[in-house]
Amino acid sequence: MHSEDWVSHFPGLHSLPDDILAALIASSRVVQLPAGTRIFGPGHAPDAFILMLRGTVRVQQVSDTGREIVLYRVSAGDSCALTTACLMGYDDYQAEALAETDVAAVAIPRATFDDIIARSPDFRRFVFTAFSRRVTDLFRVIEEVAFARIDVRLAQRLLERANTDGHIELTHQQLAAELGTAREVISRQLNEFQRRGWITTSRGAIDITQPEALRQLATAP
Amino acid sequence: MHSEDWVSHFPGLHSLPDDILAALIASSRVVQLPAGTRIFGPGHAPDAFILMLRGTVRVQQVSDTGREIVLYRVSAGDSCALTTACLMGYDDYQAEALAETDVAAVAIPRATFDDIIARSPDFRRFVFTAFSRRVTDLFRVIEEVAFARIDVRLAQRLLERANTDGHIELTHQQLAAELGTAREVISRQLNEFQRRGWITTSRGAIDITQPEALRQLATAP
DNA sequence: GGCCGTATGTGACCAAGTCACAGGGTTTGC
DNA sequence: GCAAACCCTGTGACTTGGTCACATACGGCC
Repeated sequence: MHSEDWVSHFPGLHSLPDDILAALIASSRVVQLPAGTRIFGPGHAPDAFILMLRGTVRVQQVSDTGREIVLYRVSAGDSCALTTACLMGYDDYQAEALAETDVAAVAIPRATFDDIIARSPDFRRFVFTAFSRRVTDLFRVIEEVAFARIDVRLAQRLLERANTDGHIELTHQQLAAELGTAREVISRQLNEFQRRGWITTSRGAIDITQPEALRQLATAP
Repeated sequence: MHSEDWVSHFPGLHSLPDDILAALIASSRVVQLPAGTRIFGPGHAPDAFILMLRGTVRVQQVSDTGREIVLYRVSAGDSCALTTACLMGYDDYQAEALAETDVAAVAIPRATFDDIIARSPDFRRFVFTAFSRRVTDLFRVIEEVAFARIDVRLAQRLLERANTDGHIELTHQQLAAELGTAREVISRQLNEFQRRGWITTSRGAIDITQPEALRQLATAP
């Protein structure tokens, strides 16, 4: 891929004037990271604005008791809005980001980012729209953790993370970390789903056999 | 108060060049709102960037079952960062904001805001720092809701919302809405605190008699 | 005083998280 | 090929937190 090709991944950037686009391309670079890389964490503020080209990054929080919860995912075409916040606010993260797959991303240095924010209304809109989406995500997480039943949340998550065949390669522990709960809770819920014939389970994987039943639970009042 | 006096409330704005300050002051206006005003809510995106001069605004989320949780408060000297996000991202809020007291605030129209963001690095820094703080707050809320015990959270909140005499004028229902839990849970915890001699309760109010004990619980591992 | 709306108390029950531990697969190293 | 180590899953007993259904109790206000 030529270095300037990545712009085509971000519709929000097409309308930028040529000179700004040129500045963006000239000073940014494409980085490749292997799956499992810790991209940032508490005390490790990033120094660049990130645009994802390929792969997914998981942003999660870890409690002192070792329990985890996934806050959101950043995938191709997204920017990491929290990076943006902390980049600009010069604040440290409370969360950590991990590459779930091999990742390719554009890194725009802080100075360039600030410069382009100043020069382009469209770039501002692009950044703040992404930001706004993330904040909405965080609100949804709070609402679900505070108010939603665990069976409903698990059903949602299973549907979300299944491939088109209804296959999910996650352990109970990993699902617990998605939802911020304990492994035993997931095991019991999955047993219940299986007892009802909605899924089948095997070591490290789950297959959805009745997606409709799960969907109905997931959208229950 | 003269219209330009409010700038002194925001140290982050002092360093702005005179022409930018003048633009800010010229196009913004000071608004007064009585306690109880609903400032924004789902479907009611605000149309201005808000700087708080006096009073407090509570930003909360309401579940469909009627339970509530406080996300954060905006008080004098703060900006409403979420307003900022949604203002710039042109997105709707999922939460609502209520004036807890009589409120005075500066409203900066969207166009002016965008203009000044473009012109002033210091203003950008001011806005994004505020934003960053809010995001950190949201992370803390998620962590607490997902992982912290309710007695610890209640102790924290009691200390937070007590005046210097250790007096708190909140009903059990209101405390439940602060923490996103049920009224009965708060009642039982308060009874337990009272049984231990840490607080005394009366209708609609609580007095802390042993702040140290509460503090110890609030900072427990 | 009697009424009414709101605040609080309580017991029974259900949902979810914790703890301790038991097996069963898989992988690793020999 | 085998054993040890590790990870994944199952399970029972228990604690904590949330729900439901009421019962009181308090504070204004006629």
